[in-house]
Order: sequence, then structure tokens, then C-alpha cells
Amino acid sequence: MTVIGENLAFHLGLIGELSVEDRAAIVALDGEVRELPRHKDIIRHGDRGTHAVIVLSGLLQRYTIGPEGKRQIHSFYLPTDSPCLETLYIDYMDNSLGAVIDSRVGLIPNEQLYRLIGEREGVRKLIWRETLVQAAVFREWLMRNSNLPAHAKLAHFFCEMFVRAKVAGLVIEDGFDLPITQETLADAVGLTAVHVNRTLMLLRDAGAMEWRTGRLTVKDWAKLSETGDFDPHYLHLRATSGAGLGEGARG
Amino acid sequence: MTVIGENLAFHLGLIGELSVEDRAAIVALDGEVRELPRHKDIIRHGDRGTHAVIVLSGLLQRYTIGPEGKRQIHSFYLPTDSPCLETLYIDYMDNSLGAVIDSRVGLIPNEQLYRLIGEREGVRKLIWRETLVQAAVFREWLMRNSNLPAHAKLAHFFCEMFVRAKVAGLVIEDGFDLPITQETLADAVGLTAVHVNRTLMLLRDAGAMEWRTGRLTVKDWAKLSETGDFDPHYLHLRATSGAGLGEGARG
DNA sequence: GCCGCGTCTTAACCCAGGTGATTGGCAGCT
DNA sequence: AGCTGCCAATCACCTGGGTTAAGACGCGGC
Repeated sequence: MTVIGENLAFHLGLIGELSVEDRAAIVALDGEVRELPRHKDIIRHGDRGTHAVIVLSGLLQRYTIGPEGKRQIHSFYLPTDSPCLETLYIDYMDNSLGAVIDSRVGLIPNEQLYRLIGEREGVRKLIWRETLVQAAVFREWLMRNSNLPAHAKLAHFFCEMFVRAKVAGLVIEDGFDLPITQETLADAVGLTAVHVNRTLMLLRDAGAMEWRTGRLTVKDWAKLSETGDFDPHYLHLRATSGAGLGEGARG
Repeated sequence: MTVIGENLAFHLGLIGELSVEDRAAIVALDGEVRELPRHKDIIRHGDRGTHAVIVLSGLLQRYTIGPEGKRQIHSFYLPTDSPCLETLYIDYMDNSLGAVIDSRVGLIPNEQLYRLIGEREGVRKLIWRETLVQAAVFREWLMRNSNLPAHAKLAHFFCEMFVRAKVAGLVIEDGFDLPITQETLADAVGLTAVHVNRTLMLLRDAGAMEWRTGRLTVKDWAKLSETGDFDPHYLHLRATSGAGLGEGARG
């Protein structure tokens, strides 16, 4: 029983059922715990991924740097999230993964996962499913960044992060830590920092949400989710019903 | 030995090695062949996917309809492409799959694939890898639609389709069938049909490409790929080296 | 040979969001 | 206290792409 395995089991349990034996096998997984200072990458574009990553604390981001230095953030990873599971069967990293703030991550060698995947159908199913859910999130981000106006982009983004934080057990009194700068947010939703700033004030004034000192608080879920045209189905959570999700206590 | 299995084996062979036995097992897969008239969906948002789809001829598109009827296309599928492999472990479809033009598809029941995945590590690896490559494509589309200006979006899109058509053996004399309307293209890259039209003429006038009567011809690969800042690595093909890809003869 | 419809093309106008530059607050360091 | 760096907040101005509308060019059906 390890912190890393426990967190992975918890996370996989959010998107499907785990038998007692499968759960035990995952919980028994171990690996290296590493401190990752802010702005430091753990895997870079072009690297060969050899480990799965489990976020234990802090916040990670997946991103690429495009022409003229433009950065596109593909996803953020909250504690218990597991980026890099795709390195199991994709050798060449086409993006980078780094820490937004000082973070702690667990690293599980792929070999350990190959073994479990081969032996246990239940584990295979959930890990595979996890990679597919991430693909669904990329599709949703594609839709959001291509089709929605600025205020809806921000609202949609906040809704997603809120739901994910909620099921991960990170939400306290309708708020959770989202320690990103407006510029980082801009790189995620495909706007400029200036326009993000302008647009944030609209959402604040509308009373939908508050976001200060790195903490997001949802004031009016109905308004926020309607503004962002948000439907959480694409997250494929076991309990998907908007903000009124189950308790979701940590491992 | 069936058309469906043969096409799937060919397609998986593009992204990885298949042992003789694994290949034989895939080639032996069979399923229903179905004619899909243009604009008809084969799977709809909200459905439960129960089959993998193999495109035998024609062209499919994956899409969602957003607020105010806006359509976002997430991907196109050329002959030998295999959408819906994600339905193996995702029960609820969060998008639709339909025919752009009259098409023929093969349907393989998921049960058959579960069996093979459980029995054969090599097959499991390649099918999983295929779903991960599609996720990488979604990430690239996210970057493209969020960060690139209109002319680069179009160039990037054409580059991707060209490379994919090339490895599928569909390219003859630097051209292949891309029977979509400008409006459909607009819904893929996140522009309006009018602006797509304006921008297409720039690319044409620059001599980079030609696109008439549903057939795309690349005139100047260097110019086109530079305009679109295109790097084919994200497709994770076995032979990835721009337009000068291997022969790629069908089945 | 004509009609109807889908698609492409073009034009005139408009606005959401980009650009660049400045200010002020706040935290950490010396 | 003063300095440095980061980040939020604004302002004035600009432009890429959206919007609306109106022809033009096929092409299949009758």
C-alpha cells in the first residue's frame, strides 16, 4: 500500500468499477516520488516516456510551443490525475509536461503497468478507459476553443476544472485551488491575457464566479454552466450530474 | 481472410509492427459490411457504441453540434481508417460519426476485439496505440484551431490529410480525393465558409496546392508544410518524413 | 432545353478580440 | 526602506475574420 498506488486506484475508481483484487493490485504499485519545482518540466517534447505520472500535490500542465513562441496548453492535471499513461504505447512525446507551481509527483515505471495490464482485465479496461477519457477531453477543448466566444470559453474551462476538482475531493465550500495566471489561462483557451482579463470581469460582475489569489469559487453554478454551455458527460465520470456530484473523498 | 480484417491489419501496420500470427488473427476478423449514404450517421451522440468501424470507401466525419447549431468536426476518416475503436471502453458516445459522401464501412463487433485483445499482446498494443494516436491528432487540431492564422490552418489541415492519404496508398500523382465542401472544411478548422474561400485563393495563388472538384493536389510540399508549420511526428507513423513517405500500397 | 439546388465567389460593412504600452499592487530579497 | 519581479488592471488603437447579401457556375432531373 503506497501513496502512489492509492492515488491511482482512487483516480481510476472515478471512471469505473474496480474489483477488490484489481484495486489491491493497483494500490500495491510503487514508484519514485519526486518534487517538481514550478516551471520545471518532467517530460519534454521529443523525449521517450518511460513512466506514468501521478500528481500527488500541486498542478501540472501539458503543452506545446508553436511557431513564434506561442504556447498551447492541452490540459491541466490536478492531484490524483494521471498524465503520461499514453507513453505506454506511444514512444515519442509530441508535447511537454511541466509543473505550474511547486508540485509532487509519483512515477510508476511502465514495466509494472504492462504486467498488470496483461494479467488483469479489469485494470487494463480502466487504464485504457482513462486514456480514452483524456482523448474525449481534448475533443471538447477543440470544440471550446474553435466555436465558443470568449466568455463561454472561460466559463466552460472553469466548469470542467470545478467538476474534476470536485470528484477528486479538492472542493471545499464551493472553491478549490487553481493557481494559474491569467496568461496561462489565455494559453489554454486560445485568447490573449488582456482579453482574458477583460472577460473575467464580466463573469465576476455577473456573479457567476470569483477567482482571486489562485482560488476559484463558484458562486452560481447554473449561470456558469449555462454561460459555458457545459455538459459534463464528456468526462465520462461514474457520477455525472453537473456540480451536484457525489462526495468524492480522497483515497 | 476478409476485406474488413485485411483493411484493419493494413491500417494498424502503419503505426507499428505486427507479427505474422497477430496479423493473421486480425485478418481473420469479420463483420458486417454496410453502405452508408452521404449525410447519414452511423453512430449518434448519446448512443452506445458496440462495434468498431472500418472505412472501406468514401469519407466519414466525426462531429458535434454545439450551441446555436454550430458544428465542430473533430476528424475525417479516409479508407482503412478505424474510428470508434474508443467504444471498446467508452460506453457513451459524446459525438457523432457520419458519412460525408456515399461510403462503405465494415463493422466489427466489440466482442471479437475483446477476445483478441485479451489473447494477443501484440494486437492489444497496436489497437491501444491507434486510439492514442487519434488522441494526439485531437491535440494537434486543438493547437491548430487555437493558435494558427487562417492560411496556416488550411495548410496544416491539407498537409495532415495528404500524409494520411499517402500512407494509406490513396495518393496518385500528388493528388487524392478530398470530397468535402468549403463549408465542411470551415467547420473543421473553425472558420466561416466565406473566409475559407478567401484564404483558399491565397494558397492557390501561391502555387502551394490545388483543390478542385473534390480532389486535392499538392503542388509545392515545402511551401505548404512551411505555411502550415506542419510536422508529421504527431501522427506517429512508422515512416514519418514529410511528404516523401514510403509507398504504402493497400492491403 | 429549362429548372432548381447546392456550391463557389465576390463585395461592403462590422466587431470581437489582438497589440502594445502603462500603471499599480504585492511579495520576497537585501 | 528601497529594489526587483511578477501579475492584474486599463487604455487607445488596429485588424483578422465574421456577417449579410447577392451573383455565378455548375449539374442532375424532367
